[in-house]
Amino acid sequence: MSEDGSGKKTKPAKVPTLSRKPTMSDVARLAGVGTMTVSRVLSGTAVVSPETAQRVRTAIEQLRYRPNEIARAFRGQRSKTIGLILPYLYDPFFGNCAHAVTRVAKENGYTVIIATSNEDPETEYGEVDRMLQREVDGLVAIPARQHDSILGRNLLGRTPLVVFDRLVADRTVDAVTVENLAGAQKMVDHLIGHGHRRIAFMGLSRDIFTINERFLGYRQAMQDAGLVEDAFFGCDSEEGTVAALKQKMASGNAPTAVFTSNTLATRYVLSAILHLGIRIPDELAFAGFDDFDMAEFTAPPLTVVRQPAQQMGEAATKLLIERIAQGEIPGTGSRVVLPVELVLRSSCGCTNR
Amino acid sequence: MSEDGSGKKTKPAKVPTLSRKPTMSDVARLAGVGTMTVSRVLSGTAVVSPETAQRVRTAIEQLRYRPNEIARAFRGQRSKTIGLILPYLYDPFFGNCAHAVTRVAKENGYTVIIATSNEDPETEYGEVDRMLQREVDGLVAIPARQHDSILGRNLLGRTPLVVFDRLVADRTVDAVTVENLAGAQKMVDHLIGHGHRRIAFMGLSRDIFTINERFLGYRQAMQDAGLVEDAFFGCDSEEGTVAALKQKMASGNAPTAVFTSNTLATRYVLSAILHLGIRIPDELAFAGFDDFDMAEFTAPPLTVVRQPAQQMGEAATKLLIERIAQGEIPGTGSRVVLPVELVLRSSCGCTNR
DNA sequence: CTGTTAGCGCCTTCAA
DNA sequence: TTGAAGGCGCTAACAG
Repeated sequence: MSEDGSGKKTKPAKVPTLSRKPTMSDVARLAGVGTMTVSRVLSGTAVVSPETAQRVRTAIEQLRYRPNEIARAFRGQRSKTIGLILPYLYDPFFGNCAHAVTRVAKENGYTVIIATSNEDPETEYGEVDRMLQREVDGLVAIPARQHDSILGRNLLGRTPLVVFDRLVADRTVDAVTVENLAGAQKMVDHLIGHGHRRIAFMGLSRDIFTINERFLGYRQAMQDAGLVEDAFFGCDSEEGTVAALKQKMASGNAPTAVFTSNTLATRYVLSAILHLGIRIPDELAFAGFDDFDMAEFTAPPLTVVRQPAQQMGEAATKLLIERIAQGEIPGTGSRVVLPVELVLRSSCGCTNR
Repeated sequence: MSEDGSGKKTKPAKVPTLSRKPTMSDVARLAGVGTMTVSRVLSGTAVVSPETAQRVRTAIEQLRYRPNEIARAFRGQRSKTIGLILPYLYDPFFGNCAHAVTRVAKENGYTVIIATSNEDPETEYGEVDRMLQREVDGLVAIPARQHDSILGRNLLGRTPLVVFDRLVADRTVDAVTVENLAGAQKMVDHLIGHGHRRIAFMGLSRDIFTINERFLGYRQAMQDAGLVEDAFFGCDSEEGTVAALKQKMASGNAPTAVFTSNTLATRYVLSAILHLGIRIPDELAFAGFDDFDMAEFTAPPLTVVRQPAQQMGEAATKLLIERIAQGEIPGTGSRVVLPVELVLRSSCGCTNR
């Protein structure tokens, strides 16, 4: 196996300068041992005599050897990689989620492959496929619009999946969400407490799990107070939102308060309010779901439901890593629901500041 | 090679149900061909007779076969994977950058491995190492604080690297940035045009490339106008920023305008302004570097230098993919500098709205 | 046009 | 305590 079949000669020559990356057998040769010994030193799975181990470590350092993770993944089962799929990355909410996922993954020695679905189930499907081809050990995802998202066990075989922020139809999938319904309900109750009777809900689409849940929370609160609901879905453009709000305000029973489904809707509604010259909170009180960095610097500061984006990503990733560790797919998925928090600033009519 | 050496018997048995993932040789067996034929059908690198190709494709579909990308990466040189390292993901600016990177990567058939450095060079180093062990074909990165970032050729061997947003010391590295200096200079000129003589610069740290460049732009504008500079670095906490601004405002020559280095600084300065009850723009005019989603809804709407985050990520990724394609490291790195744009709202004293 | 051989770097299995 | 053999799934190189 060595170049010279005959010889137990002198010490192995000086550290060779390889153009290619050093491999385990380069290390083995330099240390004068077999590759298995190197492997064992690296993994610590078996006892190696101290001196041998030391020689190996020296060789590793001299060669600046790093195990080839691709080869490891190829050979064994585990790739120590998890896949992360979410709709967008430019949305700060999703950014926060992603940040937490990468952090927890790193803490546990996992590498993260990331991809965006753009809320498109086909794209999402394709990305799942790619990740599976990449042999990820597991997948964390914020599913695309719910009615179409095909995320589920059938797709994934024995690769664990944890969804968060939004649920999917397949109830065997682990999921981490927040109190969307209850949070919205509480906030609408708060608005009602301010004396409002005509409260509008403005949102994106009921096709998105969170939006729908929040709408249901709104509906519940309205019904419980004997009020009639007034919802608009389609806040996905400035014009559409302006038109919708304008119409509402011009009608005989204009709302005196509005509740938005998420930051994007908040943004468009705020813009519409500005365009139409409506004063907050006097003419129209405002509250939204999802806090954001500058919410206290808007005019006026915004009352919102705050949700723990990073905690969600963290919980989902930890759950996934557990699943990977235990190595089996549960018959029925876990459900974790994180609490939300009402942040009362002044757009709702509170006079905290 | 077939189970029965003697026979050119009947058609290959019914589609087997494998518990494991189908491999190329499963497909080959079902189609009654060699693995190379399957490989060729897949890659299209050589001519295969139409009928054979069709049989192979049918077998692929029946088995729902997907090539194992890990094996491919392991065998060949290319892993069709690029690494992306940035300081944080929760910062919308970085989120936008990351979004563009993932989009362009996907468009070109690349998978993205993502990691955050938290502005810490050691972490950054570790992540580069991990990615190299993962055999990425190339790396895109926003380097951690510049004086310490060790990103450079020496670290990377023959793996291409493109940095963006910030530069690194190693000038052989390709880089995409924006007009930080010129943009800041123009904005300060604008402030000067409003008649301000005492303009303060408030930022994070000169250790961050972009912040330093923007400061230099500020300095240039001030010098050119014969004004004396007044800079504060350390806007990384609410308290520190409040204290700094308070002191400035109380001094004999309080600034009449302030220019912030980035969104984080903007946030803290805005908060300080609110705390101190300062009126914008009458008592203190305001302008910042980096636009953000809600900048038009603050009180008053903020004048900012807008930078093309997504374009930067896009350009960097495209450049990297080119480098990977050409397969050689250039002796001297490309420099791409993208233009910025002044967005004049009203915090600077303009009365656009 | 198609198949065979060999080997990428690592680790499981078995033998010494 | 250590090493040798073998193979994971794929494709370059070389037959046929």
